[in-house]
Amino acid sequence: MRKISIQDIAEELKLSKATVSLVLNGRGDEKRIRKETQEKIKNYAKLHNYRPNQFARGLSRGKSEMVGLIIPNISDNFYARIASRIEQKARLSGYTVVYSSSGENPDREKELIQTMLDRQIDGLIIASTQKNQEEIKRLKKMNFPFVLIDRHYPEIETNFVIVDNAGGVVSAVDQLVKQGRMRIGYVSLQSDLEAIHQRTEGYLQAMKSHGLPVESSFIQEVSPESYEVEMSQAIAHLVEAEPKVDGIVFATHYLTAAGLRSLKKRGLSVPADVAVVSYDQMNAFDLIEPPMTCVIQPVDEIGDRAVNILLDTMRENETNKQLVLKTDFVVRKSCGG
Amino acid sequence: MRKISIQDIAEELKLSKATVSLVLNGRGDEKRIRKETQEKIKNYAKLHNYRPNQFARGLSRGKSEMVGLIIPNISDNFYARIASRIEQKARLSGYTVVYSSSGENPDREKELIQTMLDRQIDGLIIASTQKNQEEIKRLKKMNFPFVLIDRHYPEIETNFVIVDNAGGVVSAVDQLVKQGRMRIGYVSLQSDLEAIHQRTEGYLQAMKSHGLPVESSFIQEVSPESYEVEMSQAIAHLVEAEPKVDGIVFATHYLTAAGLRSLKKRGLSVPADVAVVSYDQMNAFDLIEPPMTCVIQPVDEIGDRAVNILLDTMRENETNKQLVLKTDFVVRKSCGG
DNA sequence: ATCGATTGCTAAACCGATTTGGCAATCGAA
DNA sequence: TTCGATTGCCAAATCGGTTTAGCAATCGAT
Repeated sequence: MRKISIQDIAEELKLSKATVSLVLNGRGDEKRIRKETQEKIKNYAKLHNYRPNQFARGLSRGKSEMVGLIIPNISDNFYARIASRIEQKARLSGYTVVYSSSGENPDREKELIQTMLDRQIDGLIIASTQKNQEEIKRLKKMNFPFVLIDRHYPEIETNFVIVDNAGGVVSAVDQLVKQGRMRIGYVSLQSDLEAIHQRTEGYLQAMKSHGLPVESSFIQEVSPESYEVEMSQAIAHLVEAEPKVDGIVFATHYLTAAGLRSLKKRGLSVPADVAVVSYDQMNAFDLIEPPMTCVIQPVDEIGDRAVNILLDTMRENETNKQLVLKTDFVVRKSCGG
Repeated sequence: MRKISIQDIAEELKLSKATVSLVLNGRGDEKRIRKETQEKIKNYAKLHNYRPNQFARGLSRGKSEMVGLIIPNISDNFYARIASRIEQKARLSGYTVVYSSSGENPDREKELIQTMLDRQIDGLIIASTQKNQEEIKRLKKMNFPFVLIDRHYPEIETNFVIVDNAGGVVSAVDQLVKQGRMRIGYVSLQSDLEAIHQRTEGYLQAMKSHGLPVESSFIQEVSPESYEVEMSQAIAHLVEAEPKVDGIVFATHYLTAAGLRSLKKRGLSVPADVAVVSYDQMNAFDLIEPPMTCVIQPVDEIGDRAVNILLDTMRENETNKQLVLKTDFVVRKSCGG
C-alpha cells in the first residue's frame, strides 16, 4: 500500500511517464492514446489508489490550485463566517483555501503574505490591518491576483469588497431618531482602520442631517486591547456628562456586549434610560434583554463576491472591481421600538 | 524584480547550486564554505529578496512544514477558537496550518483528508464526523501522524484530545439539583457522535445518582438540520407532559439559544418556571436574561495539547496519547442560583 | 620532494510530476 | 509499390530545490 508515483505505473504497464500523465489528466483522446491503453492506465491508477503529488504537479505547472485568505482573527464570528463562505465557494471551483489570522498585527500579516506566496498560492484574499501599504503595492506591481475584503487601502487601486460602513451607522442613528432619541452617543475603537473612520463619519453625518448636536462627550473611543475595562469609563462619560445621552450606537458587536455589561452594572435600563443599536451582530443578540437592534453586514455576499472577483482576476488578470455593499438592519426592542 | 531562483544566484555569483543551497540553509559552516563566500551569497539573496520555492523544497525534502486541520464548521465559535489556538501554537514551531471545514459531512471529510495528504502535509488534526472509520484506520496503517480532537473513535487506538462530556453534563445536572430542581429535562441532538452520547450518559448518570426519575418525556432530541423548528415541539413536550420539568439542560450552545427562544415564545420565565443550564457557551450568554449558566469547555487546552501531541508524534512517531479534559463551569442566574 | 590532511567547492542524481516535438509502425490511396 | 497520412506512444527537458560523493588545490609535516 505504499505511495505510488506515475513512474511506478509507467514501469508496471511498460508505458512511458508521458503517456500515463497524459491519460490521467484526461488528455488521452487529444493525444490519441488507444482507448484500451487508457483504460489500462486508469484502472491501474484506481486500483492502486494513485494520487498525484501536488508538489511535483505544482512545481511543473506553476499553479497550486490554492488561494490564500488572511483575516484579522478567525475566532471573530464575522470573519469566521466570511471564511466559511469563501471556503465553500472556492471549493466549487476546485480551489483549496489556506487561511491564517494576522491577529491585527501588520508584521504578521506581511509575513503571512510572504509565506503564502512562497507556497505558490494562485490568489489571495485579504482583510488587511491596513498598515501594509508597501506590501499591497508590491502585490500589485507583481501583478499578483488578490482582493481586499472588509478593509481597503483608499490610496491604492485594487480589487476590493467592502461594506458601506457609514451608511450602516446612518441607519442606526436614523432608527434611534425615529424612536425620538435626540442625544445620541457613539462608542468606537481607537483605530486607524478606514472602516472605523467611516462609521464615525456616518454617525456625524447622520446627526448633522437630523440637526442634532454632537456634544464632545458623545463620542467615546476605547482601545482594542482593553476595551472591556475602558468601557465603563466611556459609558460613564456618556451617561453622566450633561447633557446625558438617551441613545448609544456601538461601532461593533463586542463593544455592544461590553457596553451592555457596563450599562447593566450602573443599573441603567435599555431602552428606557438609553436606547442601543449595535453595528454588527452576535449570535445571541436576539436573546439578550432587551433584544438588540443591529446593523447587519452582508457576510455571505462579501465572501461570494470576493471569490468571484478573485477568480476573474486570476483568469483575465485585468479587472479592478470595487464593491461597496449595503448593510441590512434588524429592529428589535433595544432601540426603543 | 522577477522571482529569483537558486540557479540565478549560483550563475550570478559563479558558484554552484549546491553551494548556494547549502549556505542558505545554514549548512555553510558544516560544509566548510568560506565565510567570505557565505556572506556574498547571503547578501545577494537578501538584496534580491530570494525566497525558496516551497514546492521544490517540499518535493525534494518530502516535508511541507504544514499541518492540516479539519473541523466540522469554522463558523461555530467553539471550533473557531480551537482553530485559532492551534494556528498560533503551530506557528511557534514553524508550521503553517491549513484548515478546512467538513460541514459534518463524512464524504467531504474523507475528501479533505485525501486532499491534504496530496498536498503533503506533515500531520493532521481532525475533529471528525466520526463516520470515517476506514479513513482513520488507513491513516493509522500508513503511520501518518495525526490527532483527533473533540471527537474520537472508541474502537481505534489513536492519539486524541477530547472533553469529559459526561462529566460536564453531570456538573450541569448537579447544579440544578443544588437549586432544588427535581424534574430535569435534557435536550440533545439526534446524532451518532460519541460526544453527544456521552452527554446523554452524563445526564442519565447524574439523575440516577440523585435518585431522580427520568420520565420518558424528559429526554428530547432534535435534528441538527432543523433544530430551530423542532425545538418548539421539544420544549412543548418538556413543559406540557406531566410531570412537567422545572429544569432543562441543553446539550450544546445553539440548542440553548433555540430553546430560550421557544421558552420565551411560550411566555415561560427562566429560571422561575424552568431553570436552564447550557453545555458550552456563546459570547453573549452573560448578557441574556437571565444570564446563562454554562458548562465551559477547555478550548485553549484542547488546541495546545493537540499540537503538542501532534508534534511529538511527528518527531518520534510512536506516541499514543489519549487525553480527556475536564470541563469548567460558570454559574449564573439561569439555573436559579 | 612526497604524501596525507584539509579546505573549498561542485557535478549530478533525485524528488514526481508536465509537456513538446518527434519517431516508428501501420494504413490507404494512387 | 510507394508515399503521405494517421495512429500510438515515448524521450527528454523542465520546474527549483536538496543532498551525497568526491575532485582539485593548497598546506604542513617528514
